Amino acid sequence: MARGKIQIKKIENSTNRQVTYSKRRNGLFKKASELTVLCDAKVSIIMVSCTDKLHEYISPSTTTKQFFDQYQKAAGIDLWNSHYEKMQEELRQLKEVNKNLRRQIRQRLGDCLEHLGFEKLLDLEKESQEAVYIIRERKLKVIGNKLETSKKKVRSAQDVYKKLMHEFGIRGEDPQFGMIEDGEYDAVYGYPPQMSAPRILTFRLHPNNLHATASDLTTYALLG
Amino acid sequence: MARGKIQIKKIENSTNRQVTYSKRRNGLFKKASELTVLCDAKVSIIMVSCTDKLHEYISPSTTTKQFFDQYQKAAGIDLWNSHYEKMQEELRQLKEVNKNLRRQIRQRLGDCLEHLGFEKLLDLEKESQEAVYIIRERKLKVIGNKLETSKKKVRSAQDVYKKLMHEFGIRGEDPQFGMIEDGEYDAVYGYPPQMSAPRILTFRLHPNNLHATASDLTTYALLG
DNA sequence: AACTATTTATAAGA
DNA sequence: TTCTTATAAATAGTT
Repeated sequence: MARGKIQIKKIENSTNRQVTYSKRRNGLFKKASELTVLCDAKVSIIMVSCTDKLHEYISPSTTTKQFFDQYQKAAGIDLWNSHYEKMQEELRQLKEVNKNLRRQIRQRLGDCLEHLGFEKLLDLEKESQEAVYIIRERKLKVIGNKLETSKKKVRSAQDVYKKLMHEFGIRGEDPQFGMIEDGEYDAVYGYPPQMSAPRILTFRLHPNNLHATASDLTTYALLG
Repeated sequence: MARGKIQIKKIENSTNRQVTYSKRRNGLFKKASELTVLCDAKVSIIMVSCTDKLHEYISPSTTTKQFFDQYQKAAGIDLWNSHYEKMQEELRQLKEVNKNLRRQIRQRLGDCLEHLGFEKLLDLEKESQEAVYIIRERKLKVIGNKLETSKKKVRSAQDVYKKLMHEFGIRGEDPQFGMIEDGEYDAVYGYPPQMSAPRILTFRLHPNNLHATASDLTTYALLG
């Protein structure tokens, strides 16, 4: 290019090579910056010398990271993939498992039963019914516990009352409240007062039978 | 540079800009390749035009990915980190969702009810019971469909049989099998023969009541 | 790092 | 797009 043409082949003289590297690198970067301005383009240059020194040019208004991302997008290659294939696989599997779990829940709620095999349908019914029994027992146990607690509180209050009466020398045969009877404790577990114990039983059983009967009528129509 | 000096500023004429971009891009790539050979260096150039077209030069004997890795190492920045963290977070959240779904399923199966609030317990019971009704109805519908199909098959077989009898000039008053009766079709949906239609009803209702009664007895013990 | 002869790149036109 | 060419810019070899 100057003072004599050169062959495009590796410069053997190390000093010379180093100098040329430096000069031409500047030339390249200058050209890149001109291109950036003239053509409103974005340029990224990364160079590694034979002595493993790294130099880079990057158009103003952008970053190397952006370039990497853009490059990947354009090239349609995911360069992160090799790094994260395992994680991606794990992610995929978790999503799949999640989907299945959600479907299972929907089925347990009575949705999406159309594509369930007959045997599985029978299993699901049995399982669900058993679950209902367990849940119901748990509920009743909780109610029982609440009642027990309340009963104790009332007894304790009665004791206090009696002691007070005694202290004041009053001998009322019956304190204002009498013995504990079931009907008085409905409010404890959230039912209106008129719904006393015997009705709880009705409440629990009635819909069961009603519904079952309805189902069976439907069935009979189908069977007939 | 030629036929007149130009100002280094954006070329307003779009065609002109495009031409210049193309020419200078080639120039840049040529310089890069010369540098690669002369100085035994590695060069990566990525360019994005203002029309979002991407071009790249990469020294032979290397890849863009290697460049990215080398760049990261030299720059001491982990560009993948942000991606990595994002994935980790996603993974964490998915696992959490997974856990919740599994717990929900266990609760619907009657497990892990201990830490469920009373209101939620009531909701769960209601939901589950409704699900059982829906599942049961679905089951009965499926059975109904199966029966219907079988019935059609039998009728079709009967027709064929009758026609055959007729062809052979035989006039058996009653074909070997008589009219369709429910009892004959139990096998179709997998019950043993002795379990005929009326018993299905029993089967469906009985455990319900038995169990409900058992629950109520338990309850009474608790309430008492 | 500076110089400069010469090569190379390229803007404008075809 | 490609070719042409006058001219600007880059740079190899030298100091």
